[in-house]
Amino acid sequence: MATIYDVAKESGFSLATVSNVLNNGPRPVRAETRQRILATMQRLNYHPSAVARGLARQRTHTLGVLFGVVEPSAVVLNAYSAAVLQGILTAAADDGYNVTHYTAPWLDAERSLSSFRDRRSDGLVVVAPPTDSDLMPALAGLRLPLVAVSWPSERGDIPTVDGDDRMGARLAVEHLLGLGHRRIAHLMGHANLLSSVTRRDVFLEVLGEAGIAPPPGFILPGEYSTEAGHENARRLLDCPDPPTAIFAGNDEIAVGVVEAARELGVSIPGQLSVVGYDDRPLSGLMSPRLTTVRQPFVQIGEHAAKLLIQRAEGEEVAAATHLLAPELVVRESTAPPRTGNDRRSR
Amino acid sequence: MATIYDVAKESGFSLATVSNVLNNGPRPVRAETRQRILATMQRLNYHPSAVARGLARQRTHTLGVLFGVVEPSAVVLNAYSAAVLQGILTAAADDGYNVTHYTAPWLDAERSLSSFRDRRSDGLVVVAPPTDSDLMPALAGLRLPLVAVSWPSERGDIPTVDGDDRMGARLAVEHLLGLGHRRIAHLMGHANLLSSVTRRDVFLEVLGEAGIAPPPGFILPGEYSTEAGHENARRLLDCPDPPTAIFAGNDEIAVGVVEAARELGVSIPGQLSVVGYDDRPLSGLMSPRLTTVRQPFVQIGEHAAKLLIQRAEGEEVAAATHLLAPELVVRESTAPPRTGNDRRSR
DNA sequence: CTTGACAATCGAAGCGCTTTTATGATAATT
DNA sequence: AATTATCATAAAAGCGCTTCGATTGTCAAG
Repeated sequence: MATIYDVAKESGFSLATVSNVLNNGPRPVRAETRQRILATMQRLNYHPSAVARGLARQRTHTLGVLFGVVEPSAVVLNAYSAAVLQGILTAAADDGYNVTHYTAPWLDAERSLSSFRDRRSDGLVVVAPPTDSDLMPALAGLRLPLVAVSWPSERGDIPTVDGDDRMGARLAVEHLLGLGHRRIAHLMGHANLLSSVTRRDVFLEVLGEAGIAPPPGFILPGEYSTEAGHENARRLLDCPDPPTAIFAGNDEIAVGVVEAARELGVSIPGQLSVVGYDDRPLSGLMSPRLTTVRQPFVQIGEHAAKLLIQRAEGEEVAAATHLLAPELVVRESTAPPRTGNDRRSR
Repeated sequence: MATIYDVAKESGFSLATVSNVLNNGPRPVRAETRQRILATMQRLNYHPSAVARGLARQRTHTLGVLFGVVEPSAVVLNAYSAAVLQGILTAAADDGYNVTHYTAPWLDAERSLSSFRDRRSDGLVVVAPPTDSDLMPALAGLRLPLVAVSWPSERGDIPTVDGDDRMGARLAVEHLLGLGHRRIAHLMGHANLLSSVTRRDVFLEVLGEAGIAPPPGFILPGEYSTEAGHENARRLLDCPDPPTAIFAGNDEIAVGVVEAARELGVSIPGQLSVVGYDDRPLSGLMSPRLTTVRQPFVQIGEHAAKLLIQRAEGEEVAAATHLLAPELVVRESTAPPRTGNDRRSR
């Protein structure tokens, strides 16, 4: 396997000149010399070693990707992480970076840190790290450029990219208000997730602006799952004065709501409007097709990678939280409430 | 940033001993020495450089992944490549390998080869490379361990992993025969793809075994798209003596068939049975839920990665084609044909 | 006591490249 | 002819690690 030494010897030029040709600079090189050297490289079937180069330059032109929460065995099949990864790959490709997927398990800082700080990549995108792990602070303490995706960085020492939940929740609730709904309920995700709490807070806020205070029991804690949505929706729809619209914490919950409504003979959107959150791939295909807030997952990945590349190339990047705008996708699960007092009966 | 030199100096031991501790051997080390060195590492916050190690050892413990055909901007969102990638990641994780995703564009051999033969990874999995490119032969000519996924390797110089199309097509056609169908049509994918041709050949073969020769016009060339399926299905269903079942070249085509049938008022599976191929995520959710042949994409990725790791670790791997068994998923788009001669009328 | 065997450690070369410094040669410009 | 640019060189250090032959110390066997 030919090395740069071989090229130098064979072409008759010095190591320094060959290296200079290889990197297009910084010194000027006569055109003929360049030709001769390039020809020799071809002849010897020479390809430079990124590893040796990485060692010498202390830059590998590679981005590291680390998935936190999601099961390692389902990283890519999961729609969320697949989209984020897609964005990262796209942005990396644009700037000529490769992407290394770290497969080491996410344990505690002591055992996992070495795997990730191996200088193999110029920086790390950490996607959805566990909030209760000591690994993020430990990573942040390294010299390694770091960007997080979906990380409630209260300490603000790590640049973070995420969807703008405040804006998204506002879009959803204002959509329902705009249709004329007044009795609107909210099914939350798990109360220890920042996103759940934010969406709930904005829900209350926007209703408040419209002069509406939801009755007790119209905000139900739960989790981001179809089962939880189903159960909570049944409870809600079974009460004497049910809501005319439900803002579901995410699409999974919304699916549960739709199921519950079907079981109880409540028509959607005739008797009940439902808004989800995320716009999972299936949401546009279910029946009725779900009105939802589309999260810009691909863009989140792209943005995170771009930030990381900036950092890796020496630019200062503020450790701010970058929130990307979601988009309301209006489909068929929402409609104006039935006029007047014609409460549905079953 | 601490290096192994710092650890050696601080701990008072030699470089060689520190390295030996770092790698657990091969030389014996006194327990106390090991302790002292490990403690020093901790104190200095030392983490070894995978790059330097890679240079010294000429092994990086990293697998490279290269996607051929699929648009680079949609590598992961595409269900096929996502599943394969998933499998690769899983297998790599099992053996402690990281995975580097090469983002360089797939051009001709001359311009792209260097990007991929940069010694950054111990081997390459190439997924669905273009059949008309000179890059695969060029890659094969390198010293680099190479495994292909979905590569019609007539030359047989590269280990290849793929779904067993012969078996899958047989499953599909025998399923239809088993239900009692005799008038079965086949809508092919593009005739220059190996998979299309294989599925067609097996279709004929299996029918032949049952003593059936499909009438002319019952095998329609096309491509793996909903549009092509739609168009061909209309043509087929409009003829005086239409088939009672269609074996679609893949699920996309099958969707086109379902659409066409709906438009023409042909009920599925009452008047027409449809079998797809691939089992895309949506196929289980459409209406009617599609009977189809599930390709083992995740396993294909896993198998490819395992083969590659074997090669990278010095084992000989025959340059054979490894075909993984698909699985027939029976859902609601197939049923026995209407008995007797009660041809449907519209 | 020797001697050999073994355990524990060291020294130094090597992996393939970049980069810097000092220096020289050639060609183009006054 | 002197000055300046331009192109190339050699030599050497450095990147952070591995690896192997050599060396030292220790102890049981002879």
